[in-house]
Amino acid sequence: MASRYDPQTAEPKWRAAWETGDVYRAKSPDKAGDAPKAYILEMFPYPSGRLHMGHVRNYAMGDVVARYKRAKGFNVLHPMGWDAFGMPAENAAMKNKVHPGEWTYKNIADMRAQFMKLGLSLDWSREFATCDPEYYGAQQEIFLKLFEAGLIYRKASKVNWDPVDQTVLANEQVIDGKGWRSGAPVEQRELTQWFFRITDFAEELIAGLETLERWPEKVRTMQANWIGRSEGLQMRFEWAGSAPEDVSEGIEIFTTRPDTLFGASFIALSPDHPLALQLAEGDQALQAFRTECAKVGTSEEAIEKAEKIGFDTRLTVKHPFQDRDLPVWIANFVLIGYGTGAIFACPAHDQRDLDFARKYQLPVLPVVLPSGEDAGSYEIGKDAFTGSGRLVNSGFLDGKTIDSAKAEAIDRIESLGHGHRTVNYRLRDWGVSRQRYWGCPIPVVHCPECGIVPLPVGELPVRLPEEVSFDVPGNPLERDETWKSCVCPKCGGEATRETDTLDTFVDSSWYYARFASSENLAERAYWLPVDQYVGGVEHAVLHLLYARFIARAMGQVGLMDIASGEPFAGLFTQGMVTHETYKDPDGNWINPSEVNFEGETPVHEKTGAPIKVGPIEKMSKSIRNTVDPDAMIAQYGADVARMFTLSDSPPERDVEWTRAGVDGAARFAQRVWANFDALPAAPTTHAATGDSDLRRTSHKSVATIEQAVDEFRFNSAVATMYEWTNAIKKAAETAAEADRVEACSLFARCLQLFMPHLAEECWSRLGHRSLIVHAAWPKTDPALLEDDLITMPVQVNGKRRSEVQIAKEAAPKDVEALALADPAVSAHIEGKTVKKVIVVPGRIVNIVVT
RNA sequence: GCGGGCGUGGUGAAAUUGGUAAACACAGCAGACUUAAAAUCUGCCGGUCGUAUGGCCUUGCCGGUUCAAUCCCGGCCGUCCGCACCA
Repeated sequence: MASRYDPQTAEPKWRAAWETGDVYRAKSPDKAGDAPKAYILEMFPYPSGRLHMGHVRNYAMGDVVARYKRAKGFNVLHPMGWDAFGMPAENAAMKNKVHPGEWTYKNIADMRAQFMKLGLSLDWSREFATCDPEYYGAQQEIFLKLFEAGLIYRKASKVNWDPVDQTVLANEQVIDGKGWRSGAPVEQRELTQWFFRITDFAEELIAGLETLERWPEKVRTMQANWIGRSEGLQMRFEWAGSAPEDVSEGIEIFTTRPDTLFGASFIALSPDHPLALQLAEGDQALQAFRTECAKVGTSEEAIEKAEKIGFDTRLTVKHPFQDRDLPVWIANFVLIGYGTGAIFACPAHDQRDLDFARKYQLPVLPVVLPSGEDAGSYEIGKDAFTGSGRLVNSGFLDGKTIDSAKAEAIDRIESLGHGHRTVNYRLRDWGVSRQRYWGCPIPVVHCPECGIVPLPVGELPVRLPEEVSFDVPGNPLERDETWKSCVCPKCGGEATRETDTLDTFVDSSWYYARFASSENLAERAYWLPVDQYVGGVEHAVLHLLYARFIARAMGQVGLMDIASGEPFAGLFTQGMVTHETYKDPDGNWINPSEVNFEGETPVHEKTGAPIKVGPIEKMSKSIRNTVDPDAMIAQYGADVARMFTLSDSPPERDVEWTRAGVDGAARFAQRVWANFDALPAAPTTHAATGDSDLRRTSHKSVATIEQAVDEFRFNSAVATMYEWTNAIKKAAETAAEADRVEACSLFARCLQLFMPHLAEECWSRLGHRSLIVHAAWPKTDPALLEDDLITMPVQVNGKRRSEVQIAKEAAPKDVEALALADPAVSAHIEGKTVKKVIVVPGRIVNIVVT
C-alpha cells in the first residue's frame, strides 16, 4: 500500500535532528582544515514581526547556495540577524504605548520562530540585533575611530527634512522629492549635522565597480550613475570694469564643455551661491527673487514644470579668450550642491541655457557645427545642439573636434592661470544624523569649554535611556535632561550628550563583518568578503553603496581587512513575489484567503459579494494581496512553499504566487516520495554498474542541476528535477534495482538544496543512518554523461527534414553520406543540385541545394 | 531628457548564447479507476491545411549578415526599472 508523505510530521522531526546535531555551525578557521570558506549571506531582515513571502524566496535562494557549497566541501558561514533600529518601533511606541525595545525584541522572537519553521541551514549561534548594546557599542567604537581619522565631520547645511518622521534624510533616501519611508514631501532645513566623508572614496567606489564581475550589470550602472563622475574644467572668471571690491576675486565655475567657451553668453549663479547671499543683503529685489526660488518644490513634477527664472546682478566678468564681457545672472536652475554652484552658459549647446537665454533675450552663439551644415547659415532654433561636430567661431579652436577642443581649451586656461582640469562627482557626503530615539547614539559630548569631545572607548556603549516617552513629537533624547547631562571627558566640566542618533543604514553597512566575528579581526579577515550576497534590488544604491564605503573606511583605520576592498564579491538581486489583487463592490481590498473561487465567478467567502480580480502586484499589506507563509507552511509544509518560490520564474524576475502553482509543487513532493516508496523495504546496497538509460539520465541530471545552480538558474534546476522524477517513475518497472537505488540516491542529494526535509526523509528511506546534510555532492560518471550513439537533425536549406542516428565519433564524411541516404532527405533533394553539405560534429547537418 | 533591462503558446517559462523553437510546469480537453466526488494515472495540447504520413507559417515589427538567427548588426514599436535642471 503506497504511503503519502506528510510534511506535518516529517518536517519538525528533521528540524529537531538538525538542531540536535548542530549541523549548520560554521567551523572556526583553525578547525576548517583544507576546506575552503564560503560566506553566504542574505540581506538581514527588519523585524517587523511577520514573515512574508518575499522573505521566503530571498532566504530560500541563499539556502540553496549555502547547502550546495556545504555539500561541495566548503566551510560555510550562513548567519542570521536583525536590522532592528528604525522608525516603525517608534511609531508602534506612539500608537500602543509600548517601549520600542520591547516591541522590537518581541517581534524578533516571533519572526525567529517563523524562520525556524522554514528549515533554513542557518548558523544561529552568531545571531544579533543591531539594537543590542553590544552591537551598537561596537558601532560607536567604529564611529570614534573614523572620527579620529577625519572621516566624520560636522557642518551646518541645508538638509532634507521629513516633516512626518520629523527627521533628516540622506540624499539617497529622498525618492522623487519624498521621504523614502513616510512618502511625505521633503522640506529643506538648515541644520548642523554629522557627515561621513563618502566623497573621499568616490574615485575608489567608481573604480571598484569594475572589479565586481559577479554583480548584476544593472546595479553597477546604478551606482556609477549615482556617484556621477564627470571630468571637466574648473576656472575663474575675473571681474570686468569696476569690480565690487568687497566681494570675491571672481567667479569660480565648473564645466564639462570648455570647448564651448567661445559661445559663452552669460554667467549664472545658484540662488544659494555665497555671492548671491552677499548681494542680497542690500537688495530687496534680490531677496524677493531668492524667496521665489525657494518656493519651488523638489519633486520631479515641480522641477519639470518650474519655469526658469533669473535675476540680473548688473555685474560683468571678462571672457578669458576674447575682449568681451559677460553679464552675471542669478538663475534658479543652477544647483548649489554641484560643482561650484556657478556656471558659464553656452545657450547654443545646452538646452537649459538656451531656454533661459531666449526668455531674457541673451545672445545665442553657435560654436559647434554639425557636419553638413554651413557655418554662414547655421542657426539655433528651439533646440540646443548637443551632438558632435567641428568648432567654429572659436578662434584657436576652429576646425577641431569637440574632444580635442576640450583638451586645448583646458590647456590654454591652465597656462593663463585661470583654472585647472578637475573631476567632479555627483555624490555628496553622507549625512548620518537622525533626530530619533531608536537608533545608535553618537558617542560625543558637547562641552561649553572644549566644544565637541569624543567619548573615550572605555565609556562605551553609550546606552539609550530606558525611560522614554513619545507623547510629544520630535526626538525624546532631546527632552531627556537626565540622560543628556554628563561630564566632559576632557575638562571634567558639565557637558551634554549628542542627541542625534545614527542613520540605520550605518547599522547595516558593517553587520556582515560582525557576523564573521564579533571581535576577532583575523577571523573577520578569514571570512570576508561575503562570497555570495542575496537581496532585493531596491538596495542597489543605498545599502550597497554605504557598505562598500564603510568597508573601505574601516579598512583604513584597521578594523577590516579585505584585499579587494569590496565587502560583497558576488551579488544576486532577486525578484519580488507578486499576487493577483481583489476588490469587493465597495472598492475595499480583499485578501486572497477571503475569496472563494469555487463558483463560476469569485465571491467573498463570508458575505458572498462578487469579487473583482485586479492586476498582479507585489505582495503588500496596503493592497492586502499577501499570502501568509505560516498558513502555507501549515497547509503544505515549508519545502513546498520554498520550492514554489524557486520553481516558476527565473530568480531575478518576479514570481506570481498562485494557488495552482503551489498545488503543483505539493504534487511534485508526493511524486518524489512515491518513487522512493516504490523501492523494496530494504533497498539493495550493491552499487550500480554498467550502462542503462536510467543511469545516463540520472548522471546527466546531476550535471545539469549542478551547472544551473552554479549559474543561479534555480528554475531550470527545478525543471530538471521534475523531468528526472518522471524518468525514475517510468523506469520503475524496467530498470535494475541497483540503478533505481542509485537514481534515488543521487536525486535525494540534489533535492536537498530545495526541499531539505523531504530529502532527509528520502535519504532515510534508502537506509542511511546519517543525515543528508552531511552527504557530499554526488560525483558523476563521465562515461555516462556522453552518449555513444547520438541523434543528429538533418536540415535541407536550413529546414529540419529528418534526423539520423550515428556514432558520436563518426567522421563528418560518414555523417554526410548517411544524411544524404536518408529517405526523408532524398525526397527533398531529388532533382536538385547539392551545392554544399555542412556537418557540425555532434550538432547538426545542413544540406544546401539549389 | 540620460542610463539599463525586457518582448517566445491560453499562462509562468526553456533553448548547452549561432545549430531540431516551445523542455518542465500551470490552465484546458479527452479517457481510465470510482455508485459518485476527491486523489491518482494515461493521452492530447503554438497556428493552419489534412483522416493521416506530412506540408506551410510562427520567438513584438521591418530590414541585414549567415549554409543556419529567439541569439549577431541596423532601424522602428511597446513595456518595465533607475536617475534626473548634475552644467
